[in-house]
Amino acid sequence: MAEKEISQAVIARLPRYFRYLGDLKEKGVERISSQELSSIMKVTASQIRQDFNNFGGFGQQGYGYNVSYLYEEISKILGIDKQHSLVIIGAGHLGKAIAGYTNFTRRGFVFKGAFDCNPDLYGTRIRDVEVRPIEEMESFVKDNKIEIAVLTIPKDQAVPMAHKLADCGIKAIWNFAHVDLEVPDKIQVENVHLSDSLMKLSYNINRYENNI
Amino acid sequence: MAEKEISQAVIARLPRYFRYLGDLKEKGVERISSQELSSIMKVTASQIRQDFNNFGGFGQQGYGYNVSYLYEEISKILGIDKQHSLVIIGAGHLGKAIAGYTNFTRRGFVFKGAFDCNPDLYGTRIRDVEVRPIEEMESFVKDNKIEIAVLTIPKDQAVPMAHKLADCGIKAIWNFAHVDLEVPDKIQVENVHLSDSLMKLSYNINRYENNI
DNA sequence: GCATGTTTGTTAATAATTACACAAAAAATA
DNA sequence: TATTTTTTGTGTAATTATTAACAAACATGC
Repeated sequence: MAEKEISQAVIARLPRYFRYLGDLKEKGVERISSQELSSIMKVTASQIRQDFNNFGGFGQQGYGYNVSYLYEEISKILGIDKQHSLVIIGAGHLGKAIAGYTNFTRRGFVFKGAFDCNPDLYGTRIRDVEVRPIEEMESFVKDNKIEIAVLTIPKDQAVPMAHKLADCGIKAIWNFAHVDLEVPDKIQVENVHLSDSLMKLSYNINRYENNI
Repeated sequence: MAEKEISQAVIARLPRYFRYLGDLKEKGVERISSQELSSIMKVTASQIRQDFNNFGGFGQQGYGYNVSYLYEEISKILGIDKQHSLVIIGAGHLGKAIAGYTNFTRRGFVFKGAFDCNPDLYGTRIRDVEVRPIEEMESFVKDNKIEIAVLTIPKDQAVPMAHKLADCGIKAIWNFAHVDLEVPDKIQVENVHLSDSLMKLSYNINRYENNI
């Protein structure tokens, strides 16, 4: 029954569709054609139809797509119709920024714990969650069956921490450290390498200036 | 003299090469073959050679690549051999996290100013930079010929702010707001949509669980 | 209820990306 | 110095991704 694998390029586009559909829904738009969505999102209508068709037909000929329905279906595909528990490892500014981002809560990501190795932070609170010593992480993750760990710690600490996380049954790591983690295949890793992103921007500044 | 355009897929890989080469350099490795680098980085040797060849030959048959030389060349390609001035718009946790990341300084990104609309923050300092009222942003950017603006503000404020930035001659926007900006082509935009990234992670958790 | 227009789902064509393969060049070795 | 080994640069093949095209399905209006 092996479903055909859907490329990560398609998956990477889904959150953007989801965002635009959410906006349309909020504006009270009931239906939309791939053509209209295409002109709003600046992608081809063909790509939109192909992308949605990877998951079965969500639209109807002569009508288009029902905004609410499509929105719900994409949320199911992305798995954000269910709740995901999450801990933040590294309670610095970046950790705090992420923990404090209330929109994640709205998408079902429930912030359950925060850990740091700096004793000054123990007992301080991020939203309504207490920062705990990093030593308590493993038992906490096991006891509370935490699914996602957000790694906002320096890169030299990130690699051993990823191994610890793997050992206590984490399902996924959202990695902000500037290093590639090596973990078993069953653990999903999503990297946010901010410096890579900034370097790409730098390249494009250069390119534009040299092409004038 | 139109140079052939290099695909963004290639550019997106350069920072990762740069990171690994930096590590090798630090370890005192002098030379490396595409084959060796391939096994460290888990990409094909062919792709490595193709990528580097987009910019001319950096290696030598029978020898491989000189680590230091290649490192320098990539830094030139990425434009991080020069300094780039940068302001942060939105002095919340995310803004502070980015401003405080000293590695950026090492790569030539010089943090020159921070702006916010919250009067409580005026005069407070992020590293050695004072947070100023957002009203002062336009003159500051013009007077100091700032190249890059980091947008760490809510999405409803991001769109008008991008227009203001465009008007005062910014070259690039590093956008952390969950919205797509519309600015003239001459302004380079690099998006970091954290919620998109988290949704992708959520999809992959789901996918793994349904495929067991 | 029929004709007309719209829009999807899907197949085909094109474009882009990645991997393969090997000659040519240099290094290492004998 | 001659020979063997290594390894790049690059042309070509294979794969993947994107765009175009169109028949089938439905909605709309008369």
